[in-house]
Amino acid sequence: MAMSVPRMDPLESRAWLALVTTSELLPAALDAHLRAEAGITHFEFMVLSGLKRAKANTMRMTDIAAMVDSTMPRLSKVIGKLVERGLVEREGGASDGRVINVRLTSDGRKVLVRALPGHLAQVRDLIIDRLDRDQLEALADILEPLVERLDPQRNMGQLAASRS
Amino acid sequence: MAMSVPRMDPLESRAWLALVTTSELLPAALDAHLRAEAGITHFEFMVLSGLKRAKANTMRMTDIAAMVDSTMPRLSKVIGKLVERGLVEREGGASDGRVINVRLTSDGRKVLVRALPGHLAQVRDLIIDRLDRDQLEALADILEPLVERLDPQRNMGQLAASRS
DNA sequence: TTCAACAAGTTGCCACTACAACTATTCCCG
DNA sequence: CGGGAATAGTTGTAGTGGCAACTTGTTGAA
Repeated sequence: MAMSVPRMDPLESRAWLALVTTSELLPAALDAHLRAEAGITHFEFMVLSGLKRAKANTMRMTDIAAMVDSTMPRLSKVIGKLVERGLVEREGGASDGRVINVRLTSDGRKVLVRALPGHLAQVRDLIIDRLDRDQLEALADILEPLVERLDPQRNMGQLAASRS
Repeated sequence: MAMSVPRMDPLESRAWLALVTTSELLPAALDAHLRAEAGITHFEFMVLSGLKRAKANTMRMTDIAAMVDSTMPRLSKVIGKLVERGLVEREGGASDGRVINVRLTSDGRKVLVRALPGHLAQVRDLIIDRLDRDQLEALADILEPLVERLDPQRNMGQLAASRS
């Protein structure tokens, strides 16, 4: 069955190699930078950013997980640590007794605000400022359908609700 | 000093979001697929592929690490497990007594050959076949300079010695 | 020749993620 | 309105990566 899949030609190889390599290096670079500058991971940064944008700085676990494209167990543990550090709070008061609301604390906001300029600068330095407008558009046009295909179930695009 | 870095405009946001998301989802997808089909991670797959291409199916640790863009500790542990599973062998016989040569075994080759068609098919399905020639070229042209920037020290591009 | 600096790999320890099992709550259907 | 199915979230365990410390072997300069 696993019949012969055509080998990659040079152009295909180039594109594929570049994409895989980027996918391995970029997350590591973001983590290292944010960790050094603000003591948080990129994942935590995205969580805190999402909370900051949210109404009342509050979201339920499930929605956060969808936004950052995470599994529940992973998110649960990360939130646990953020609570320990006082960057977010858990609030049980909801009509549905199962849901837990998570709110950004003022300390959390401080950490986020402190992390933001450096992070933005890194993103510009690594990516954005190295591409012209046409390239930015091409990149978005190319990757967006791929993301849709890659995303297990829900397309996390919702977080495109980012005007921040 | 951490002066105001200009916020991202919509186009910049789109491109950035698509790139980060891809970078998070793609490695997970590759790992899941390879693990299910051949019992190896994408990282192990790349190591085995590299060895298969290498002269005498042998490489030294440092060169492997450079090829797959890994730290030595990480590679050392992974090779340890591959040795346990009989997919590679360590050979100490070198002029420089410090270097360890790693060779692909026939079992390792078998696993690799078994994994390859499915992996190729996934790569085509997820990425390559979803892009036309112009897009492939644009993607490569855009990402290659970014990789160069992202890569800590040595540009792993050497593994572009892939004709295989 | 000898000893300090350096290079190649490995190991230990800690943090993080995945997957599965579990608890608690709500829903829904007879 | 009673109870199984489904949903929200947490916990336990094992596997994986990072960083620093360590071991072994090489180099080079006095």
